[in-house]
Amino acid sequence: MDHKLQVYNTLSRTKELFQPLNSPRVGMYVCGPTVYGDAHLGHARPGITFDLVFRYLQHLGYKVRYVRNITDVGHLENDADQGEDKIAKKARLEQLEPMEVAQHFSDRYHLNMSQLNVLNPSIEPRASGHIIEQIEMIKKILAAGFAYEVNGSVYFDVLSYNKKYPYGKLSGRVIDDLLSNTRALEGQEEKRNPMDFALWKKAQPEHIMRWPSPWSDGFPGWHMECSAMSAKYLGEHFDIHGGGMDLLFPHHESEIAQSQAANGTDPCKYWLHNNMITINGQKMGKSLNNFITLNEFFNGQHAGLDRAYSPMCIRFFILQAHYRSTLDFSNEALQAAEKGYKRLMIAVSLLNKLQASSNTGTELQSFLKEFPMNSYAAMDDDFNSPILIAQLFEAVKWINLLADKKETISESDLVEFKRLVNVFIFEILGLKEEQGNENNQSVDGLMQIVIELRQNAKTAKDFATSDRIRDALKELGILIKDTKDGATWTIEN
RNA sequence: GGUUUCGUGGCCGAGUGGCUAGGCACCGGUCUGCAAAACCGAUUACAGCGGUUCGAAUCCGCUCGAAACCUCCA
Repeated sequence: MDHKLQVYNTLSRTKELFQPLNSPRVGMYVCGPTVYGDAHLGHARPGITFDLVFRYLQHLGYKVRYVRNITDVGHLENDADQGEDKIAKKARLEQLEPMEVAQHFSDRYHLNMSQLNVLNPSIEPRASGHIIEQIEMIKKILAAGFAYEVNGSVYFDVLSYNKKYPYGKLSGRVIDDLLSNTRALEGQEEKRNPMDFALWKKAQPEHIMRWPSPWSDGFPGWHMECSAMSAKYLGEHFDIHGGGMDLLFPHHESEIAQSQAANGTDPCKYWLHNNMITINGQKMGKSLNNFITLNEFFNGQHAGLDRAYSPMCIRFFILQAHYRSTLDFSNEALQAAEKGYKRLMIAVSLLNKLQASSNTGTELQSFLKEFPMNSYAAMDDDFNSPILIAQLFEAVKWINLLADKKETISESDLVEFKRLVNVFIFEILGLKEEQGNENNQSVDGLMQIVIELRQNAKTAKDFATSDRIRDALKELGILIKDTKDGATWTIEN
């Protein structure tokens, strides 16, 4: 591992050399979804971003334990249903058990992630399965004097914590500003201070999801689950904590406070945050009601979509932007990404059919030398996938020249070229081929007959017939391309 | 109002002091019976103003504009 991997740490707001606490082992925790609705395009961003991180760290030889939680309790709603849990609300509306709702949407989330070729995390803990751990941690925070109990609820005491540790160091917030700017919300009269946050909430009678605790029958607060579960599976101090930028405050800030208060240590060394996906310049999200679900992208059934977009098109679209940049959605941008993705995939299949020559052209030689260097340099620079993709398009150019027999490559260079392209495209970027029915044997045989008949017509200069065959196939979504070695066909999705 | 960011060509999107990113679209050429694809070439840029510098998209200041967070949110 002679790589100098730099990662942007939100805590220091700089790129830092990545040095695991216990190399070659790496512990990574990422905030997963709250399962009360279908995953939308915004959910694909952290899924794919941290999949890229997971894949690249593993490629470099690290033994990564990747923990991504499922939030199936907690997260209070702050609208009319004050005090009622999102999962419970949805359940009551649909006359389902809360756990039934959580199961339903986590199954659908898993399907979407698998469609996007996102690898499963090593451990996927559920908040509801770790109530005991959360209660134990709250006890520790109380014992340390950084929390107080009121009427069966427990709140984190931000002011007393701030006397010993800096509250706000992750998000750059200052206590005094928070004090003067925190909005007065209803139902907060139990708190000593508006910025205090709940560690445990006593359940109201109508609240279905509840567990016994030393303080009341209730449920854990907003931020407890991630603190408790990351500590359980990765230790009290681990390497990487990831999530969306919108979780920076208060969620991650509070996680730091909870871990510091309970365990006397920062939970992790590196904080990584992916940026938002925007639509017309605005964040795509539930609260703005401008989101498009992944299923809608895959089947095209949404008013904002010109047509369906495949999972790999979405994945490629996301990887073409750096994970810390906002990424603006539009049909035009998605279609551009799709074309680029297909061009890349066509080149891969051409590469696998290339014939080697006795030697490699000199310019290609120097490219083959720079290609891995530049590609690794891009990934080592805070997972810069757009630069890696630009490198891959350079490779595409050479592959096409080779396929056109305008350039030559030796057997050993060809083997290495194939290996590198496969490593970067499939192993690291996690793209995959999305073929139609090209691999179906009977369809393939049928197409050979059609192509042969068309070739006969062409040889007889009966272009009316040959064009008719080509046009009719195009109507069916099958594209014919004439090359020097005969015609080929592909299915357009 | 506070905190954190951002403003790059027709669209998306890299790039942090001198060295053409890349993709998509458009135009010209090569190839082709014609297409498509591919290859070659051309074109469109760094919000505005000022400053630092031999030199700034890149650093500094101001102005204008946008976003996220400050309340659940990926």
